[in-house]
Amino acid sequence: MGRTTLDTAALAHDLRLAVMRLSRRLRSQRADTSLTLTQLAALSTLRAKGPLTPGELAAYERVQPPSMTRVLATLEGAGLVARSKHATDGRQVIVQVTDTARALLDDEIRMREAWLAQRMNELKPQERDQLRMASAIIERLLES
Amino acid sequence: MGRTTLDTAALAHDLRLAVMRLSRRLRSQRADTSLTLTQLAALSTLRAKGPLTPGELAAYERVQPPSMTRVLATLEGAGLVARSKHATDGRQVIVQVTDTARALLDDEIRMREAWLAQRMNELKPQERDQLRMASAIIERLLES
DNA sequence: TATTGTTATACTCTATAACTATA
DNA sequence: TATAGTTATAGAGTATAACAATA
Repeated sequence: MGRTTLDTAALAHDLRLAVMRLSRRLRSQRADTSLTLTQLAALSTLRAKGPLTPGELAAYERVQPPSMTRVLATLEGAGLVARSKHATDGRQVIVQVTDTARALLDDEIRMREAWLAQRMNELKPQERDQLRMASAIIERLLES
Repeated sequence: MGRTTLDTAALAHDLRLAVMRLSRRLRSQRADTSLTLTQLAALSTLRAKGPLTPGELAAYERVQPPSMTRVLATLEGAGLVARSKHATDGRQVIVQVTDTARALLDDEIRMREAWLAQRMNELKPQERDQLRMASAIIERLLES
């Protein structure tokens, strides 16, 4: 096993632990919000990508379809997403964020991300750039 | 709100979604291993940091103490961690990985991280460096 | 009284398997 | 037969509140 392979394994190890810890920290940031982190993530993605089928949204969020069904049922019950029929394929469904959701979303996101944004502000601009690049690399990683 | 503040908010947003998706992807990498991702993370940290109290380990992993109690009970039942008494404070407990755990850990980690390490190998060296730096920045972020 | 850890309990998140409807 | 989505069910992950033991 060469040097690069060893380094890569060590990097995978460190990144795994860091990502798990950050995601736990973010999830615990629960106060003052009415949406869970999972619900907020689905709404954020749906707003960013536009109307999607449940299957497409599940693929973006890296969960199995039944998991997304449940998230969407809760969000629909709260009036935050609306379902409509697919134009040509009767099996498929289109979901999109409602005006109610649009009105709530910025505030919810700000409250949820307050801690993280505060920490970001304390970083050097160069460090923020590094996180920005890393974020893009991770998204690309997930697509392959 | 200035430009930097806006950029920071957007970065927090992107990083949150990327981290959540990657941690879901890692968690779903469940096949062929006997340890869950949470158990493996606790063991990895315990091996890296050396003997710790349950409270210290919970703090590193960003979970509440009762959550760690449960993880440790499972690991102790499997013979992977051992408890001992604190030298001077009867309230505290010291936990450490066993020889059995040391023998298993490398294989478990390799299986768990196979997907991630494979993706890492496909990146350019410069991109790996960026992830390495980002990983360190995230760990520092969590300490503050 | 304060701190460390645990027990009791419950909710969130996510998965697999089986089913329904449509293609 | 194959695909999209849902229902049923279960297990993993984590939290809060209350308790016991020790400081």
